[in-house]
Amino acid sequence: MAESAAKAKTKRKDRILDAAEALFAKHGFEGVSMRRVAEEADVDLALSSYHFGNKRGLFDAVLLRRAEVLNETRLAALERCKAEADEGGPSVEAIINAFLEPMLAHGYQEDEGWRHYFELIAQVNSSFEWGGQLMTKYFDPLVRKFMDALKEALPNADPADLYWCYHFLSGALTLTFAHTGRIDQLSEGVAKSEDMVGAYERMVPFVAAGFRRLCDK
Amino acid sequence: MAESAAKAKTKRKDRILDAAEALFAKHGFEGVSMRRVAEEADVDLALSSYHFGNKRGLFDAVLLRRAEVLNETRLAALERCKAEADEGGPSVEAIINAFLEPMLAHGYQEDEGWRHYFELIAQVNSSFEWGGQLMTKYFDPLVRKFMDALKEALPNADPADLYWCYHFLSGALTLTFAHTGRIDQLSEGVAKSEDMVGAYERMVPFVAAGFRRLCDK
DNA sequence: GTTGACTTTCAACAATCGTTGAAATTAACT
DNA sequence: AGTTAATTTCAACGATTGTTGAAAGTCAAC
Repeated sequence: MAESAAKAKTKRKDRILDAAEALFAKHGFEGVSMRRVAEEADVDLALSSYHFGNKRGLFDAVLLRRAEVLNETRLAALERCKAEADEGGPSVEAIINAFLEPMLAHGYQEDEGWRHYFELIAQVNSSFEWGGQLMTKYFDPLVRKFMDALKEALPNADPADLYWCYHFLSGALTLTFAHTGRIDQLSEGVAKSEDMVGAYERMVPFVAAGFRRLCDK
Repeated sequence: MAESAAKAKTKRKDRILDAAEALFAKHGFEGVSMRRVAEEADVDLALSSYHFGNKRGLFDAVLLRRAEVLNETRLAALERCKAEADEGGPSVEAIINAFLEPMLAHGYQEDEGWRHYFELIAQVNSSFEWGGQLMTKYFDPLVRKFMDALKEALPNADPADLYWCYHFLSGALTLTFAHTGRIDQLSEGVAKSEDMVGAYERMVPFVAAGFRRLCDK
């Protein structure tokens, strides 16, 4: 009763997105069938096709839903760090922080939806067939604004160095949020992949130091 | 004629591995059918199952084949950098270099097999269902030796910091070799994903600076 | 040249896949 | 209450999936 009431509370369309998000995150696009999504969402098989056209449309809708939210939050964080900066502009550390901190802000610890989403993004980012196109489409317009801020913070940087540094950041970031559990096994429990706050607090100085080494001339 | 002669030169079992490697790299495990592999390898459908048991066995064989080679080359590079070091032991930069340089050494520019392999590894590394298990199985025994060397180079480091730093390195590394083309689009051609030498030359100081910032106390 | 082990082919299995047209139900609005 | 539009269900389509048993072929050793 409690479960079916909870399921009935949210609309079917959102239930489909939630179920697809979780399943795509775990098994990838091709590893999930429309029937499995429908089953998990407690919905008829044909309904996903009705709402999203086809499987690919469903996949895109899953990606887009939280991309819009994350982009807005990141933009606000960037504006805020600019406003709080001295006349010299925000530091590299502050800019990196504005990029990373919003990923933890969305109730990450409680909301498993966001966790699934970041796991999915990690897969998409390093996927040959989607990494270039989809990440560019959904995230790079905003990333460019962060790159502009970094160019001001590191005015003597070679642009190619800056882009490579962002690429390294992107790889470190998405793998960390992929939650594969590898670091738990490698470190034998010394470092825990669930400790996203610890990862975040280390990633900011790690990445900023890399930017400075290559781009602070 | 020339093509079929070239195909006939290599044994069928290797042709299957090559074809599977290329296809898995592009479309992932679930995105490739046994029929597509057989077609690409110019081989009967049932032959892959005969040699490797089933689809999963084929996947594992693809991963294992070059993992053994890469692990040996990396181990040799680590030993060499230890031998060439002062009495204080090798620097962080030298150790990172010994980890990265072998990925370029295997005729990377010419041999598309290695390119496909690294694209596949990138996907596996950030995949939820395989990242933890398979990467640990195939690579972490050797990674531990690199971690030991890093502990000597950074004797005052907190172990948890060290493991997180390696995790960031792993993410940056695999995304770079994933070859998704995203950096080309983001940078509008200023940075090129084909330029693996340029990426390597930047990644060593970037990562080493991060290690030093967090672990050099 | 006959044996025996290994390799390759062929044909087919049951299961699952994404998609869709038509019917049934619900919602919205006058 | 009556009409229209949006949503949901049902049933089924043809195509593709991984796997396998049995037959055919290949090769080396004696």
